[in-house]
Amino acid sequence: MNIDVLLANKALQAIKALYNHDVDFAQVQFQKTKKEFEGHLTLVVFPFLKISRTSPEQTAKDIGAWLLANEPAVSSYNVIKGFLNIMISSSNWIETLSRICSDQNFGINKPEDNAPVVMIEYSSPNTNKPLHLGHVRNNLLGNALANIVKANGNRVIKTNIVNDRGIHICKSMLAWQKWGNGATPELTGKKGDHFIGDYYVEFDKRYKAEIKTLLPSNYELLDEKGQASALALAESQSVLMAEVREMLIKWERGDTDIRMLWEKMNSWVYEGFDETYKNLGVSFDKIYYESETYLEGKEKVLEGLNKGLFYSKDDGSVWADLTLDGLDHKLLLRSDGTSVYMTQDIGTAKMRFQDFQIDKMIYVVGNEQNYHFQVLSILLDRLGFEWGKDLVHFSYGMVELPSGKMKSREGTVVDADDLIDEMIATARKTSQELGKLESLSDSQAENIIRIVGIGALKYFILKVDARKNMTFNPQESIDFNGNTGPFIQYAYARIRSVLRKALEEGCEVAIKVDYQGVEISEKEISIIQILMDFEQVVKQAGKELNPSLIANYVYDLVKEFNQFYHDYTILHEPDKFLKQFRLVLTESVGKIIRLGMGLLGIEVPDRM
RNA sequence: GCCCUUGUAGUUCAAUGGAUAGAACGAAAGUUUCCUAAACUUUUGAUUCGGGUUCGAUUCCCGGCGAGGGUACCA
Repeated sequence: MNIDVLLANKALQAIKALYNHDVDFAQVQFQKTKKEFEGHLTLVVFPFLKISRTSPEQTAKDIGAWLLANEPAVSSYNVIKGFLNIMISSSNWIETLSRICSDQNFGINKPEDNAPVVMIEYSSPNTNKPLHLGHVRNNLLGNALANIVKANGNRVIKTNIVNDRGIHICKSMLAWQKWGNGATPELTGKKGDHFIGDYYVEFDKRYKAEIKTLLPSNYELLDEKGQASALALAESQSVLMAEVREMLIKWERGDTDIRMLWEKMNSWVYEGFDETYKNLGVSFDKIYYESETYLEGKEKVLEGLNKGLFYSKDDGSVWADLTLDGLDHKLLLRSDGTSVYMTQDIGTAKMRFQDFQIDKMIYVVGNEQNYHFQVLSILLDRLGFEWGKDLVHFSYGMVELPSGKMKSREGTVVDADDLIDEMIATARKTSQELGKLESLSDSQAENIIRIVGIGALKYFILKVDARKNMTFNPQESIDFNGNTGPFIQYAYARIRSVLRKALEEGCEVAIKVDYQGVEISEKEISIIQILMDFEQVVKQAGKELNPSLIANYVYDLVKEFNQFYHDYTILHEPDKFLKQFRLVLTESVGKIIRLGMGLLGIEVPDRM
């Protein structure tokens, strides 16, 4: 049992013994003592004043004295205002470290065979353009989340819904058909997803030009309302858009030529995506395609219509009335019978729960979809999916540029592949400048460079609270110093180096000398205390679905260890016990760094 | 208009209702005969405003101001 939990239980007993009163366990949570005070763990006694009927100081003193007398792990205590600071004995800390050291997967729970099944949907790209920084955030969060949920003892299914059909895909298809002249990724030497993306942009360019010709000559002079209706009119007259719509209808009818074109173009995109996914180190257990699920959704919507859950308008469109739930009316099928985003999600949900015994469903989707998932939850519930109400929308914030939001159609996106290349290039440049990898073979060095470059990117994104919007400045490259991935990786590399040297000396990493009565430093205790917390941090990250907790935790650990590494010697320590102890401490820190970073999907190198 | 999210040093990020609000970057100054200086040590500097609840509020509640997102045939 961890010392903080042990103390909390003892404190309960203390309060019972002193004041003959039972209090809630949650009220006696010990917290870490602030650096500027003497002690390891602190109990805030204010909540007990009503029970003790004395001053905060006296209450703290009474509890402190009782704990000192009745708990051998407590070596001393002091009281400042209403804060009871407890010191734990060195031997107890050393025992804690031994326990952490002996557990190869400290803090990580392996899922049992009958553990709950959690399905996590993430990535969910459209097949009309390459991935950008926003997708990167999604993928990294989804992947990290899957690791964390699994480490909390759940069975996890990682899934991806590929939006491989729809009006946006038809735009790329039409543009390629009209202006592609038979070009292919192979012929042009372009990555498939970028190749397709170019046609999407091309369509938009031509479409905008066409709209311009359709607007009235006095357009600029109209008021806002007038401009809007003029624009709507022009859009309805667009030949290009009419062709796209026709293409979508043909696609839905299963027109052979269109389907063949569609399959060919999507296969190019998938090749490109696979490469990006591989570079990001993300993967999926099961991939769904919208083209295979949207009909299920349509069916389900029509079923709901028959049951009177939904209603249709004169033009044939189908709607859900959500006003009783405090929301609006929601379109489920267009008047031409084609499906929308919502239709597809209903179908996908249905297929997933047919395929798997899912206990919990988590959707990793940006916060711009908050309303969508609120509605989806209600609709699934209405359609009789008992899990509908409980779906979790892991809603993360947008990645913004200093100039504002990224817009793919305006070309203000940070491309995922470019960014990855840039990060690796920076890592290469840095390690060349420092001359760190000269003794290694090219392939070894290149692998480390990749680990560092990708690590910097991943950590940069994952250390930020997922719910918040974050800013990325493309002008300033992502840092390699300070609170960064490479900072942590570097500490790990140094740890591995020390342990290699210890091994060469023939040192065994284990405490073999009697440690009773030995005193260790406050810095060392502080590190053990942080190591011990890993268990709780993993739990909390799982409970809150918050990978940034892990990232910030590992940073704190490394920061503390670096200070220790600077101020204390490990291999040159003459005292036999201390040397053994510090080696165990060092190895344990390395292990927790590796496990913690592993949860984030970040590799750590043995040298760098 | 209505709904949701958000506001912390110059910048990017932290802080289960707890003590003097932490880091990093930037700027300035230091540390290498010693386990990897991608490190370590100083200095600098912040809770949008006004109320309320509380022994105690960056945190919870109400209001103002600012930012972002959503709001019936884009996904």
